[in-house]
Amino acid sequence: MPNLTDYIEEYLKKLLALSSKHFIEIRRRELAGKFDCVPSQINYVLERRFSPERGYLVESRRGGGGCIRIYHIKQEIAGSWRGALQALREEEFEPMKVRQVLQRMMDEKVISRRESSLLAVIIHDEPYRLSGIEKSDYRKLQCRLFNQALEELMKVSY
Amino acid sequence: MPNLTDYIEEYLKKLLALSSKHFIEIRRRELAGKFDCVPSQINYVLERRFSPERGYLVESRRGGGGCIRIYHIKQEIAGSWRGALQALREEEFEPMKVRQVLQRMMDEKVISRRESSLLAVIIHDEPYRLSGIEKSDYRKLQCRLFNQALEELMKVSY
DNA sequence: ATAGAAAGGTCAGAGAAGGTCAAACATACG
DNA sequence: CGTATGTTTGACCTTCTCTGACCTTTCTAT
Repeated sequence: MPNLTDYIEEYLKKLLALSSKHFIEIRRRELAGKFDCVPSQINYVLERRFSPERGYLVESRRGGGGCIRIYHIKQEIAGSWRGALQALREEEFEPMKVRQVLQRMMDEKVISRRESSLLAVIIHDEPYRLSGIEKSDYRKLQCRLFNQALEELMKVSY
Repeated sequence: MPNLTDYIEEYLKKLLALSSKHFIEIRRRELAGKFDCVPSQINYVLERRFSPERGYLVESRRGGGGCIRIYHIKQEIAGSWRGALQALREEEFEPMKVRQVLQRMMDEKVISRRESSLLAVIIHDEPYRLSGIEKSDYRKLQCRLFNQALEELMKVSY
């Protein structure tokens, strides 16, 4: 018994399949109108069904003439190092371990040396200490920034 | 879906590309007439799309016979780095401007799209807000992290 | 000199997108 | 049942664009 989210997902995927490019552009309002729902429903669909984990990338622009662009990116990177990253979520976020993972990702050519350097900056304590933040506080922040950065890398794999 | 601002931007860039010099001259009124809009719209376009952060320089003369001159500044790589760093130190560290610099660095192929995404993570406010840090405090931290990251990029050539 | 015309500049506010979040509702599963 | 997970809605927010009223500078004719 498909629900609204399913219908919208199906519709968008059909559009993507028909598109000659590897992306489509939609107007949130318009699409919401087409399916007779509130606009934020569209965001929900995008979040659930067009996530980076599923191989999609969504960009948008606000303001007059704004729109939402959905890319379909083929992702073969998949699992291997994803497992390693799982370990870095939350509780056990420790710069030492993270650096090891970075090294490994470089070895496996999943990220470049420059990218690794950028990621390393995020987990370097000094800037946070200089800003007078407590260690336990900035660890969480580092973890957030780091994971966000990884997400970006996974999205922009083309 | 392009809007008026996009069209005017495109038009001006085309003029620049066609020009034998590295600048073009326009009449604000005239251009506004061509695109059937109010003259101040032109100022808006110049501010948003032809900012120094994006590598453009705009000069103008008022009064009878006045006009607007738009330069496209192509710096060599080294210069563009220095410029970027300069603009982003301390006082004027504003995410909006930084994003424009990032766009420019991508345009000039000084950084890759992936690197740009990583740098963008650093200046995205959300993680900091979630960590309960005051805006004025995290701006400084963002500035430190960002500059550190740029330093790293300079070390490791592309 | 000086007044008026002919540029361009500034700024605030309206309007047009899309984003976020939490609460209500629905469904599936133990 | 009742709890967990997934969906739908609506109130409120942020960002980007566009307009118009009003200001400043420069040129030109007297």
